[in-house]
Amino acid sequence: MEQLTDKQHEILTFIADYLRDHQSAPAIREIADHFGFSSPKAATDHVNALVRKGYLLKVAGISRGLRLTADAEELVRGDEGIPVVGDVAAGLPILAIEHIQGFLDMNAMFGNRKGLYAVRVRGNSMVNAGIHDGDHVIVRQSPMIENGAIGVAYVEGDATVKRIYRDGKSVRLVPENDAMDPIVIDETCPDFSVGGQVVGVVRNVR
Amino acid sequence: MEQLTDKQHEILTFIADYLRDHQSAPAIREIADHFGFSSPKAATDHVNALVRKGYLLKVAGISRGLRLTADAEELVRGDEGIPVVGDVAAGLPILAIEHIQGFLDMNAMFGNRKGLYAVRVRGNSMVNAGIHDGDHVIVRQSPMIENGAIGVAYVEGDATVKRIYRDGKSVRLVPENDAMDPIVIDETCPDFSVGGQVVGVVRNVR
DNA sequence: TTTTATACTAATCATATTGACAGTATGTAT
DNA sequence: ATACATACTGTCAATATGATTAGTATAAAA
Repeated sequence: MEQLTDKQHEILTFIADYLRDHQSAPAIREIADHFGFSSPKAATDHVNALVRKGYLLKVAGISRGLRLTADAEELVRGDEGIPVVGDVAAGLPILAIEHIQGFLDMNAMFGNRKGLYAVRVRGNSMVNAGIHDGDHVIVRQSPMIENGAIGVAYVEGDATVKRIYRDGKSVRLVPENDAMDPIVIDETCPDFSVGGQVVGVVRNVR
Repeated sequence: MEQLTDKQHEILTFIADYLRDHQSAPAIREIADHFGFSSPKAATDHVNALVRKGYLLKVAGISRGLRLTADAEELVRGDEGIPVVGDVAAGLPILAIEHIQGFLDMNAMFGNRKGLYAVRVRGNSMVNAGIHDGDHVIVRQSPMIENGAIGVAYVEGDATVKRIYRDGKSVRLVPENDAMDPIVIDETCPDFSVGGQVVGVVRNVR
């Protein structure tokens, strides 16, 4: 990747910030105004340099048609998620690229995001499964659920997270807590429904 | 929130999709072309209706100045993350807007993402804190850590997640597992360092 | 029955915006 | 010395775009 001058980097950053804040690229004259240029040509020259070096694209024929290339997004941002680092060899900084095994991207890690929702868990009925009071469980919305999987059940209007076992006639909602007992409900009960299967847990510590 | 007609919903969806795919709003004429209108006025009318009903904003004086309001973003549910739903009243579909309390956005929920990294946890030394084998812990990189907080320690090149207590002379790495004992290390040990404080846990179930 | 909202066609106007032309000046690599 | 990239000023034509005026038709609400 070709090196950018300080000025070009400034201008690329301005364009990226503008795109993030305005959901739209700046006009050439807005770039010129921002940097105090009295001619749009000055901004055009910088933009053309950035296009030539592979950091910008110009969508021809439309207003505000500047777009960042993937390289530019990498340079100015880093929206791939949170880096996952592996074992750390002595001496190397933790976030050195050598350690990065991938990225945690919540928009991808639980599969197709359509049909996912999250519920905040209240109570400690699932502590043995590592689900604590205040955690969010990620749920794939579906009345079908693997037998014995952890899911969200709606009983009389209340949402509850439990292991769900069905045998055709009755449903057992089994907590993962030694101090609590399973709940058994008739399958045909009108006040019962399954909201979906838990596919993830997210916790904000403290 | 005022109800949208089918046509208005279609047009709002088109605008939202266009914004996502092009990093820019469509021009009025592009909306008209997409729907086969022979006059831009038809698209203008729909857009004005959406503005009046609170789903769109027009940034005056610029090209491609259409923006989605928060309500519209909720309606078309773009990239804000996974919706968090609250209590569910009988009859209403789970993902109805009425239930949505917010969105889980990993890029925002742990604070400034700069300096965050994730480590996959091996072993069960922290099960009592709800951190299980295979979980990812989100770590805020810093050698400073609240006394007694859960953090990542590097001991002889290995990363380990423990509660970390320091008293100036020695460091105690305390597991959250009744079957395991604390490790005590001299503060001056050259093979020891703190990687950061755990601020979150993310688990992919099954 | 009258009004109001929806859903358009057709044509025109004003302005936002880009792109190009014609220069100047400075520093750097060959 | 002679290219060449950078870093600008100033102006103008062409086109992209939003906004408006004038009108048609349908259906629902007052």
